[in-house]
Amino acid sequence: MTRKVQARTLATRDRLLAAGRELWAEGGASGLRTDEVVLRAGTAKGTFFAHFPDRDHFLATLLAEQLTARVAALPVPADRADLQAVLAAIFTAFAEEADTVALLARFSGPAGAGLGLDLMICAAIERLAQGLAAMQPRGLVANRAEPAVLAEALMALVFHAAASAQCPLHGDRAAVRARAEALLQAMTAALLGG
Amino acid sequence: MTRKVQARTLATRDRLLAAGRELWAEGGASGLRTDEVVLRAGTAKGTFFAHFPDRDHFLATLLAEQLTARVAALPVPADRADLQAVLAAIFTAFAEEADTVALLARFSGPAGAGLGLDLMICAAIERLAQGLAAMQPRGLVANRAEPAVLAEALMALVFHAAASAQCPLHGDRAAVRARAEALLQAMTAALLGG
DNA sequence: GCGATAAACTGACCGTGGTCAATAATAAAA
DNA sequence: TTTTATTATTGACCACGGTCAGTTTATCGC
Repeated sequence: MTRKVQARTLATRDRLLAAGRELWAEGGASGLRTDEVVLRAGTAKGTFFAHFPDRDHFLATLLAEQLTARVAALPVPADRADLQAVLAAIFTAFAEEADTVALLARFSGPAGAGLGLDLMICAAIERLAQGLAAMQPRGLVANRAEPAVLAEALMALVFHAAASAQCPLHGDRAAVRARAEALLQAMTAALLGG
Repeated sequence: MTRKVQARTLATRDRLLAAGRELWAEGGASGLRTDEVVLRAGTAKGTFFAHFPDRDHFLATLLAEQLTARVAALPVPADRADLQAVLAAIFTAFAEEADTVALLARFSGPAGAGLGLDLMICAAIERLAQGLAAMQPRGLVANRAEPAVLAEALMALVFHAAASAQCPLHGDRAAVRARAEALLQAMTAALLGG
């Protein structure tokens, strides 16, 4: 017999996530300690792991929140310039932290079911596919493949570019990032023509 | 004044890597403990971290060995069937373990300079590009973009498919893998025609 | 050969992610 | 309300990656 979930359960979870949001903002994902999270949330450490299987699932949940909001704010691209801007925005979001790329690689697929990252990816693909479907009859896209497939391929290219933009500390971050963006643009052109 | 590197240094490094290879074969990357590595190698723990900045760099070095060998064994694809086979082989190698995907995401770019993963990726791209360059004039590839760019995009698609093939334990691995392979094939067709 | 100096190695120690048997709080049954 | 069953929480504890001051071993100039 399953009982209804207690109100305090959700409250505890929210306190943990709120503390996580604060700490992420203060020191990034890599600087987020579970000890600090439970301290701020006012719970015991065991409670944290009763709510989240491990630290990475917790981080992935927070990341899903952020990225979902950012993706929701993106327009459906109406032309190639729009499209490039949208892809650049997603690239920027993905490449922001090294942890972001790692978390996406691990949890954007079936392994992250229920965390929200997969839904966020789907939402982004959906948005791109809508734009592509409208652009194809106008001849703005050379490739006549299924919009959904093209959109998924575009996301793969963005992700690859974001991964290749990760650089060691003290490296020339700006240069590496610029190269990654150029790479993304070249691959996009190869896929869609133009 | 820099002195020449001592022979024992290389010997120690080799012993560590040999122990790592054994343990990887026995229990996979996720089951590899640094304590066990140094025990088998007959060194102190500090020695391990004098040779490798952290556990992940050690794993990436081992992974680079494996993947480089597997990539070197691949043929230059002569037609579309060949190409699909080569991509499937790379996909299989990438998707073998969840750690593989994570390590590639982190160390295949500038962050992994000197570990060999980046060179392995370059070698794979080079091989694909050679095949594509020969296939384009024969009309076997619809897309006329630069072979090098196409090859890099293909690697991005393979990586994306491998990442999306990661599934939670006790999930239906075969089904998830099959879906990922179908996805890869669809994206490849979208990029190259056919 | 013999110091002097740099490189390699050591292992006790620490920080932090993660566990689990015990306890408290809540919802359902009596 | 009181009792019972289930869920939520606790915090001492452990495992393991990573550090560093100190020691040993090699290479160099003489």
